[in-house]
Amino acid sequence: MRLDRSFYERPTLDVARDLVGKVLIRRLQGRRLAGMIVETEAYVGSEDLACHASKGKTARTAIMFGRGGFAYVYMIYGFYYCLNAVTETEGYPAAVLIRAVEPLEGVEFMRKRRNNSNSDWNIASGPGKLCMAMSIDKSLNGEDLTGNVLWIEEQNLHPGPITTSPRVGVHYAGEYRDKPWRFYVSRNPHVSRVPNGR
DNA sequence: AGATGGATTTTC
DNA sequence: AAAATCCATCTC
Repeated sequence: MRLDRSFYERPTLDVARDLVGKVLIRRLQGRRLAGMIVETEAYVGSEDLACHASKGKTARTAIMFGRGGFAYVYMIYGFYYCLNAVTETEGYPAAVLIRAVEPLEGVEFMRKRRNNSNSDWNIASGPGKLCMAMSIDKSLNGEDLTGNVLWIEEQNLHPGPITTSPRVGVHYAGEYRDKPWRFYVSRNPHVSRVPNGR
């Protein structure tokens, strides 16, 4: 059952926690790629110095100021893309970064897109990896997550206990650096590996 | 197991 | 100039 707009137009921390255990679906050339979300991060409003919207409303961040339930996709480090689900209502800029999924459908297709990774845990265990595996790039920026290209479903899966931690790679964010706004499934191998000092 | 550096483009 | 990353390649 597909999540509707009312799911996304709620407080971002609630959405981030509730997205863990849901299933991200990508329709591509008549094929269905799917993975259970095992790791998310919340980026909450213009006060949050880790949130891109803290720099104000620009061409890049405009999508986050709109209604919830749309995709915010951006390129990072010149190589990779990151996928976010915009949250909250019109005028409040926030989003949830989808950091990792456990592949469920189209696994071999995704493995190929990931340079034939031989280990399943390495296919989508990071925000850049999952975009590579599921063929998500900037052409999906602004995509309606209640449509039939990219969406998230409730499948009543039981991922197990959820842990929180500080967000990854936001050392520059001052007092917001240590907010426990990362949510992930404990001991799930498809969660991203976090290097020391990041 | 942990640290370091390189690839490369978008952003303001 | 720095970035919501990933990977290869060192070192212990």
